[in-house]
Amino acid sequence: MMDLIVLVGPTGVGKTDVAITLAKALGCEIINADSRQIYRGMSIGTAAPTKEQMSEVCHHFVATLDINDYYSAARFEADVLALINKKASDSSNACTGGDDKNGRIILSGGSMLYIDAVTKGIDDIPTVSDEVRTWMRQRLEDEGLERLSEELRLLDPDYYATADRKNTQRIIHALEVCHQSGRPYSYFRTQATKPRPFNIIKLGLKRERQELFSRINQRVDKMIEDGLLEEARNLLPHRGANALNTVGYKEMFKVLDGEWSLPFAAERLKKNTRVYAKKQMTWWMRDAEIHWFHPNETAQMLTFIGQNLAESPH
RNA sequence: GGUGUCAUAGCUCAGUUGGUAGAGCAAAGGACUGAAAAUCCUUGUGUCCCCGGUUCGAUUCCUGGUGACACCA
Repeated sequence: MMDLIVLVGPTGVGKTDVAITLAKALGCEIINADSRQIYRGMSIGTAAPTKEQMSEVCHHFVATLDINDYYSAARFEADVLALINKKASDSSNACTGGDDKNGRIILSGGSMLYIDAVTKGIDDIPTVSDEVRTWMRQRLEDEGLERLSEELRLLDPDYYATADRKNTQRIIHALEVCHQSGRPYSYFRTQATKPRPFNIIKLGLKRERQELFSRINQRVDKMIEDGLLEEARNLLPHRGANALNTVGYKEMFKVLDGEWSLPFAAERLKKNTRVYAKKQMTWWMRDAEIHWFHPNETAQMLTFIGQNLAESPH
């Protein structure tokens, strides 16, 4: 059985470096679980692995999508499962062509839902067509959230009862699924954990908050030195893309619009990144399967991994 | 040295005609299933500079300190 070593942690904690260290020690590849690093042209603002880092260890799902490509957690689940399945039957290394004899692979990233989609599964919900999507967006504009929310109450009282009615995204999506499928949204929401044909070992990286925040602040300054504003300028024609509704780019667009000064935008970017890191920790702290380490403790991580492999020698 | 202004949350400041206080920023907590670095919800942070006085009651008024700033010497 394959082993999937999952590495999570808040933005800026040092996942990329640790993942590479572990991958080298274990002789395996890395699957990137970051919903923004997967797009091309966003490497500075998302702190994506560099060319040098990618040449050290083979990375999957980094800069593989065009900025306007549609993507989702469910697609990520399918893509990763397909990749793992292929690795299980064919052990050749996708980058070097060499042999990954040990059947292990690292999944490393900060996108909480993407990680959960791979490790726990995500419900099979019908894909909403472009027609329904644009129709609903138009209705939101014309009728307002309250009336659509009222419609959801009729079409899916169960979901309505527990739904966050101020969260436009949730309400709209539930309604879209109702109209798309002709069934209530809650019909598809089993929220059950799917069994996986591989062994999952979850590691979390953690730092003292002050330490993490000062790393984030420094990283933002570095991004700006490295040309984040230029990167954003190149992406400006695509600013409506969902991929660019992202911390780092939103702030730079304000600068390019002449609304914010660069130093002010840098402060906002730091703040928003800190908030994001907090949100990530909130999500993972309730996952009892994660074993936490300081990023310096790679030796302890390797010991822990060794003890939990599917075919561990004990 | 003299005169004046100021001293309130981590920061910038508002305010209390005397009944122990509130904005912004910063911060903290939470939710989360096809947009997830998204989206949404909740919450305060206090010797009101110090010692006295007046008062039923002082952060508020008064005396005196201390500190900062400005102006005059």
